[in-house]
Amino acid sequence: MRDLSRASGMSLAGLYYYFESKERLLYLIQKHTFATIVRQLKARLGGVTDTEERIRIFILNHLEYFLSNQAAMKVLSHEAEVLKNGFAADVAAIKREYYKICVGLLDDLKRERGLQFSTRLAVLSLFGMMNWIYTWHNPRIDADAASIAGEMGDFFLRGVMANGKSRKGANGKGTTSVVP
Amino acid sequence: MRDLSRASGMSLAGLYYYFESKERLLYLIQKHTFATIVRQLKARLGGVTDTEERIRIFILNHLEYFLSNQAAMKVLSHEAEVLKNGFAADVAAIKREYYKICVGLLDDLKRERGLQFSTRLAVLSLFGMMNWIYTWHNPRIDADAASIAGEMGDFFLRGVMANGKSRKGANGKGTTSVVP
DNA sequence: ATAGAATTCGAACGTTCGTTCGAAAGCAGT
DNA sequence: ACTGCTTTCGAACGAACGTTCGAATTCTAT
Repeated sequence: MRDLSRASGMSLAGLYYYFESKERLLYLIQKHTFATIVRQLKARLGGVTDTEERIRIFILNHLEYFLSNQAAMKVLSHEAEVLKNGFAADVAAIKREYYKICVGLLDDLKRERGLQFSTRLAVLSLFGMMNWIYTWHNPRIDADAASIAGEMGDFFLRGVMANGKSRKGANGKGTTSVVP
Repeated sequence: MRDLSRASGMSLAGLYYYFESKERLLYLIQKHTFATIVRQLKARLGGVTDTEERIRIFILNHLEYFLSNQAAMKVLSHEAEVLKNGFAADVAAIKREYYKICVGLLDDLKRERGLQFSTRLAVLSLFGMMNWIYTWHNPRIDADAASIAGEMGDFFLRGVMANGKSRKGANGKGTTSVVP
């Protein structure tokens, strides 16, 4: 809170005139952030019908937001689970909606192309790939969001489309999706 | 430190008899953790020559360690960058060795099969997939490390082996690997 | 049994943190 | 100019944190 006070130019006590507690402020930031991502995603998906293209849009939207607000996302990733029960549920609902959109996209892909893989694992692997970027992306040596999204889209879509050979004894539990 | 005192049964002051500071304790834990992962990995890779199999071993080794020490890895992921310059360099060297092993495996794959992709992005995507698991893995509904490693290996290896169609304008900068 | 070293601990230190409070300052409408 | 509401702030409070210190306890070797 003292950092925010310094950065905003408002006194420490002044912050508490607008935000009743540090936790509620974090809640508002998280809610605004995830709601914005979901809103932008829906806008970009509107009208696009090709599933593969929709998945690429999902990745691009996610990476663009994460790289535009890299410092903020670093904080949000670290403070992801510190909200007390009252605040947490609300944010969790938005996160879940976002997660469900991704599940829907992958289920579409599976249905359309008769694929077989665990949607849950695929979604969480994709989120892992994308979210981890805040730990390594360096604007000086790494490409921009669009390029990275393209390459990650290649990796992920090729990885999920089963045309190569498989392993011995694949597919354990959880082909249908459960809680994130 | 008070949590550690309570959990270990030793008094708060007693801890400082063995560890001169909280930061040095964290440093020792990080060093031990990453050194153990690297040691186990090298032992498992010994004798295995098939590159694809070696990559699968890398993934399995990583996931097994992360899931066996899930709580610890959650802490380590969060405290990854808090070490002051003196301590940080030492741990960074081990991390870098680990990272380099993975880069080596993927470069082998690229050479053997004439593939073209950014090693850096592939490695960091793989680390993202694997590391993110500490945020979602639930022993009650998710499979064990071996199963997940198998599926992730499928995803990743298929994704990295270019046999499907590509996009318009792929491959930006960074085909050779730089700092993680 | 005893000396000396190694180990353990209660109590406190200084600092940082989230938060509160009363007073001051700014602003509106009359 | 005066009233009443909104906004801002310095100063402080209590709690939590990392750390220290001197005394007490335990261990080991003679």
